[in-house]
Amino acid sequence: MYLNWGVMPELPDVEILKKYLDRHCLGLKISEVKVLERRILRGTAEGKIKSMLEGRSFVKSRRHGKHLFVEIGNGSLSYIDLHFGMDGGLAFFGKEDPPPEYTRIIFRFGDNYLAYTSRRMLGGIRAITSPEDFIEQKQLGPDALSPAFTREYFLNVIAGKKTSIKAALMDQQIVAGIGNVYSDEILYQAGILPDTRAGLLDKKQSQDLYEKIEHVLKTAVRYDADGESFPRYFLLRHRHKSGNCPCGGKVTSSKVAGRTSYFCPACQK
DNA sequence: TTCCATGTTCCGCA
DNA sequence: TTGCGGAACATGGA
Repeated sequence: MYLNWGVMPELPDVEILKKYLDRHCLGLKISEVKVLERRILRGTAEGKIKSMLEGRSFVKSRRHGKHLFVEIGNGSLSYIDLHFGMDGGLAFFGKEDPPPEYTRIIFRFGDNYLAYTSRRMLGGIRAITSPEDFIEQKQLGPDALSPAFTREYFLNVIAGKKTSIKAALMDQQIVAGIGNVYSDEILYQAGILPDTRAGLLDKKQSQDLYEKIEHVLKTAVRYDADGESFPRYFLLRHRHKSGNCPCGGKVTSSKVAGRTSYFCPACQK
């Protein structure tokens, strides 16, 4: 029994949700799918999800950016795509426990069940036939922690970009998995202000930024995406109004790329 | 009461 | 045509 919702579903968080789903649910026979909120199905018919899943099991899962694809063992290959929006999560329970608040879908495995929760319902679940086709159709860029996200690719794609580097990092078509919180963290670790024009970064800055993407995301995964336990040198520990940077300066916020961004004017140039 | 929130998508403008 | 910024989406907490 473990409750996991209200997280920040960017790459590290979804990676933790993947491990959670793998640990608790793989191989269990799905006895029933209960749809409490139909809008969360994003165009997939309720009957289709039920017939696709009931009597089958989750065979394995694969994460790409903020998406979690779960393969269904039913002879022919089929998958469900889980997206967690801004506040989605998963919670696995024994049968005597009531589902948590904002549960939208329940996957029942005999006595136990997995709840998909989402308060604002900005995420969704849908049936897909192939993760590759889905990624292509959505034009998602390479996953930020996959081998496909090479330094050459990154330097190439941000060169000449007129948009802010923050917007570029959050652009899922450039690189999949980074959102508002982790883009702030990565830029802080790289010492770059979020509203810097992407194309104006010099080679050294761009290379350093590339390294920090991997460092920040991997570190976050290592700490189970639990911000409270992150190292002190992470901005995330001080990412709020009246927060103080480890350098002693004030953490500042402003709107960049339409989102509230936190940074340290002393450490980031 | 008003504002704001960690994501994505669509619309209008340059 | 393409790329960009901003609004909209849905809901609830501060």
